[in-house]
Amino acid sequence: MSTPVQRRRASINDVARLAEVSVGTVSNVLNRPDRVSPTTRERVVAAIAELSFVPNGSARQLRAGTITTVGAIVLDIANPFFTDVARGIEDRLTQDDYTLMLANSEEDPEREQRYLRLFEEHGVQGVMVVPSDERIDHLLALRARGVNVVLLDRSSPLDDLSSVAVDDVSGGELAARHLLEQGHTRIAFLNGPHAIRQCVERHTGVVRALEAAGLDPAEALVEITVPSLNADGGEAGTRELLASADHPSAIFCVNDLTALGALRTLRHEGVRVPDDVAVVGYDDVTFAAELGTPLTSVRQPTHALGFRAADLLLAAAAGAPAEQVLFQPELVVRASSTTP
Amino acid sequence: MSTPVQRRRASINDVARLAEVSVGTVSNVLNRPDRVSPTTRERVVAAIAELSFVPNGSARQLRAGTITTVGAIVLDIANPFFTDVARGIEDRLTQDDYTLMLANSEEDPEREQRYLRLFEEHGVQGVMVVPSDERIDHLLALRARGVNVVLLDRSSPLDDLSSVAVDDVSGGELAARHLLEQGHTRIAFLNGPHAIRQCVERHTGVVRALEAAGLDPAEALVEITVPSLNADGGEAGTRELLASADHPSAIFCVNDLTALGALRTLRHEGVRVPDDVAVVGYDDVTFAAELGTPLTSVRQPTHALGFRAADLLLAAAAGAPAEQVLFQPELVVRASSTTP
DNA sequence: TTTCCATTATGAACCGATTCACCGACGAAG
DNA sequence: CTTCGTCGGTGAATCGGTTCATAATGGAAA
Repeated sequence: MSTPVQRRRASINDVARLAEVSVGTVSNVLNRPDRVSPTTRERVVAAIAELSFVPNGSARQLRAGTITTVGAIVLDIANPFFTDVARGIEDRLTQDDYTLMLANSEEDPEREQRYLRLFEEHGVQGVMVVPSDERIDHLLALRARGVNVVLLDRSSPLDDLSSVAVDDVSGGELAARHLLEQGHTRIAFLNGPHAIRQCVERHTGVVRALEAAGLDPAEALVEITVPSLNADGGEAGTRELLASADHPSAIFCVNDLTALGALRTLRHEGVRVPDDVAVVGYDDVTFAAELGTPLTSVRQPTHALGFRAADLLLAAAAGAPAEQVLFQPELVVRASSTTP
Repeated sequence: MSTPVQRRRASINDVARLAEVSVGTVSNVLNRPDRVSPTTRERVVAAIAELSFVPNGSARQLRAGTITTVGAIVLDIANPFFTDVARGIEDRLTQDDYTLMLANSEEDPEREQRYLRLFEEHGVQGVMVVPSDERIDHLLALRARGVNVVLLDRSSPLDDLSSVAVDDVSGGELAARHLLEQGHTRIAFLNGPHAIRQCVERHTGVVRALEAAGLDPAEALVEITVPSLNADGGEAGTRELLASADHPSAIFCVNDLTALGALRTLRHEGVRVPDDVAVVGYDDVTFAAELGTPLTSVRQPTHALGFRAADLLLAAAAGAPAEQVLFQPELVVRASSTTP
């Protein structure tokens, strides 16, 4: 029924022998078919089919050096924000017939390193990375070794290192200002660890909004660090918050998955949204508008983020200078935060 | 500020020269450190650091053959179902220090082929694939060439080909039977193209439930093929459905993203759920319970699916025989389908 | 008929690692 | 004093492609 497993993969030598030509000719059929006469070409093509020969990528790359694969490392592949970014990347790469290897660091610097090394060993053209902590030395070292690097969702501190990011300070500010305008005077912020730059910057934005309103952040801001940037983290954070009798009347969540967990927990605990507590999320994922209480959220141009990053990477490969792109987020107001 | 780009990546020869040893010794330091005297080892390690040498993976693999990377191809990386599966895969692979390359076929057989070829050229240990259409010949051929293959979310027709799947016939039946029990006598099925096996099988399940209830599927079932298996597809399908005056009072959606689009459209059109129309989804993604109208859905053991698939792949690499695993889905009833 | 050029094919060198047969030195045993 | 085993290290062969200098062939031009 099924074909037996071959003893050994067919090599270009086997093809050459079967087609009774030299290995050079087989290679030419593969890479420069026009330099081979039609009759020989046919013989070689037949032999290739006969042996179901697939060229060994390692050997090819070892000799030729070039490759059309790039890598991307994101913090959490289960987060719609990152998958949308990945789609943007793929859409750009497809135009140039590049392929993407996607990896997931789970916010773990060690995993990030491991994948970077894997990519480098496989000789990728370049990598797009959402750094999982503050440090980017290893990325600079990587680049020094000839691998193109583009920072993803994180602005570059260096002029000659490309980056594509969204203004997270502004995003945090938009969210907090909105809550203040709704009459809230104290805000809870379910944030991720400060090792992650985005979290720090959104925090900065929140503080800025509070100060602009004449409030003292030490008083008006309750920051809770969630154990993970997803629904379970949001649930844990919200429980911690509700444990305190004197909790704020507004919650700003570092992303929509966290907000999802918050909404779930509030509902279970009988806290009404937005009547008792207002909630604002971040990312404006697909389902944000369809929730029991439609979620106010900070929208980011996810697809464009990925698309542009891939763009910069391909440009860098072609010798173009580095560039720092910064997109602006926008607030989408829905029921979860508006006073009834 | 930043280190300049090196002319050329350092090779094992450069290291050997700098450390004044032979290349064989450097290789030993890398792979069998105990066979090298401490003093020489130190010299070599210093040289490696000095040149920031990273071994060329292509060369290594070309010579050594072995590799600890596997590939996975899913239909849509933006679908939470597949990202959960991917997490399951990663969790299993991490145990054995394998790494995952993830790719996205977008239900396009050509893209699937492209990634399979990429994986094969890079000499992966094996691949896990959610086939994007009915045919699996190319996967059998791939396996015949020595690449381990595990079918993902699709049961194998061959005894000696591993697969991990969920019983989709049963899932479709569960959903349809539930709707019939709620008193509906005609059901709309927003399904994907029949090229995708899961869609065919869920359809079979629906038909089976209808027949068991003594209904004629030709009468009681209105199947609409959505243009894409996501929220936009669900919206399009629902609009098509509403265009007919005499539409069924129940909609079964082939996945939760489609259901999300359906709920959105029904709301926009002023159709009440479940009062006017009942809706059932498939996958039970995280947000299903939190929607405006909590969504009844067929739950699948996503994480286990991926975990087990990776398990079988690693087992196959170790010489274990093929195995077909079939999980059973379960229906989670919520407000979107229960008569008020 | 000879010369010359274009076309097509050849085969060896090379990419950068791993692996293994072999060698030199040194200490222990006979 | 020889013999032998061990340890540490060497360097050439090898993996499977690409590339390029070179050769063979044949037809057109002189």
